[in-house]
Amino acid sequence: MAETEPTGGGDPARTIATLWGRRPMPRRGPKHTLTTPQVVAAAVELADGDQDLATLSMRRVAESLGVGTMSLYTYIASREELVEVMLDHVYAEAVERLGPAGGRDWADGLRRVAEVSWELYLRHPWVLQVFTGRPPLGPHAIAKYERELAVIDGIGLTDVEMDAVITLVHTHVEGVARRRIEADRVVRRTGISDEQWWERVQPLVEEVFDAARFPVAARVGEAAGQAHQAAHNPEHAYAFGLDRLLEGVAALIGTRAT
Amino acid sequence: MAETEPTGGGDPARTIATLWGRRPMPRRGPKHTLTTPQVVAAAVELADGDQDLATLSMRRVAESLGVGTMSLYTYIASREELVEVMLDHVYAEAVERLGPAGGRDWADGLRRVAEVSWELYLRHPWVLQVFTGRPPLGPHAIAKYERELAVIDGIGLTDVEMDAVITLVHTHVEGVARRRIEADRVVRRTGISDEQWWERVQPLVEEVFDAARFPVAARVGEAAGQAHQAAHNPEHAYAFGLDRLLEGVAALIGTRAT
DNA sequence: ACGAGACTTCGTATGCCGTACGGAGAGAAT
DNA sequence: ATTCTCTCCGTACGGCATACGAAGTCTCGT
Repeated sequence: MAETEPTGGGDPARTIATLWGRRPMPRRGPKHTLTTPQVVAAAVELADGDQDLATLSMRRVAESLGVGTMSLYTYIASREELVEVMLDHVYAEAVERLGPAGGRDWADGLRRVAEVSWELYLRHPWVLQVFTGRPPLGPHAIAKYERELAVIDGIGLTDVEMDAVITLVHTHVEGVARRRIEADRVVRRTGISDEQWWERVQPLVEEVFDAARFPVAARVGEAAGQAHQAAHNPEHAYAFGLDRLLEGVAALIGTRAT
Repeated sequence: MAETEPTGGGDPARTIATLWGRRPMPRRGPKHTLTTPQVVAAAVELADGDQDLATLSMRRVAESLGVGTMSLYTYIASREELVEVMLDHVYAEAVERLGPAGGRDWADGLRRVAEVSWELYLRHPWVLQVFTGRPPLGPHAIAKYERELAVIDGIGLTDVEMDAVITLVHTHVEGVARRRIEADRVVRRTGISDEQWWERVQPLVEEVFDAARFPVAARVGEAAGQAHQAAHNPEHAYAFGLDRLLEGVAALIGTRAT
């Protein structure tokens, strides 16, 4: 299993200042050997390498930068704040990939929004291990939101509906990506492939599973397993869900147009 | 922040045996002072109380049962296996609430499926902190799947589509519930309400946020904030998303009917 | 020119965590 | 009665975030 980590705990003022690079440089004292962005970049690199946030420790970040562990606390308030700033750091990639608004119809635009997030999660799986209790108000998070909204601006939705549609797309992509990533992670962690796992588990399940008690599950599980070559196929879930969802949005826009 | 925990690491055979209560009772040695279900129930109670998996430690579970920490390992292989069995334990509630199949049309049925999961997550928020790398093959997980599928059986969808629709509903509910729960958690953890947080953060954001650079985000964020009395309204996201999603499924069924 | 004081760096220590190991003693099988 | 298997659990190890405070460095006011 993997567990999630909370954010939003530290002093909000300090975190926002850090996010926007507005922490005042002290006028006295020894020279800094590092900068906050350097610390954040080092942490992101480690997390990307491990594809995991649980193994990202302050000690390891400090080690990778060649400084003492406690020196990090000069640049960030806590591990929690570090993670929050790491998040905004990688959102910059999404902003760039979304590009400036215009040129597409809303459905293609939403597909692009979904795709950009999907790819971000695959590149930085640890992002999905972060629970942001409060909206992360970093510069790139806001820029990302702006470009996403621009895609569905002026097509007849109310402002509140626009926000809801973007949230809906994100909820879907996040959920599916989470399953995709966790499936990868378990294979890497255990060294057991899906096939090997199923080979080992199938006889035990057969001993215990009563197909008469679960007729529909038996039939559908079998069919889905055959079709996907696995218990779950995230790419299929991604595409299928996005299609349904866009049809639902189209229906909503239809009622507005009339 | 909160981080997620992995499952699926231990010996799958042992875990499945534990899930189905099929671990052979030893023929020799002293009497057991506990049973596996007792350990699991105690752990669930602690996790429910904390609303958090991170603070659930083997030491605390043992303490609450009045035994030594290491004694727990007689009943479960590891903390990881414990969490997996805890999951199946609470799925029993969902099975009961879903009830036997029949009586509803598919859309009401899917709404009920969503509602049951939603309520489960609110009652046991720690469930959303678990990443199940492999499908959890416990008895109640399977029974739950069976009753969910029954809701959309025989309405013209293929078996693979049925699986995809159930997955889609779950992805949505899970994602929205996760945000709802994390919002609760951050308030409890920090003792700062949404209003207090916004009061403290707003002046800082205004100093740094350039409405000219983010015109759509400024407009929509304002409107959504007004409408929801918060940065995010999970109940609204839940209902809005589910409506879109069911319309998308209806469209799919429509193409099948013709 | 120099001392005050602000600042960075980081060693040490505290209190958590999961769990490996092995000893003591219970109980069943022989 | 002996042997062997099993439970219970004390102890110990290596990990974690971070509080605290000492030591050294640099700026600024005088």
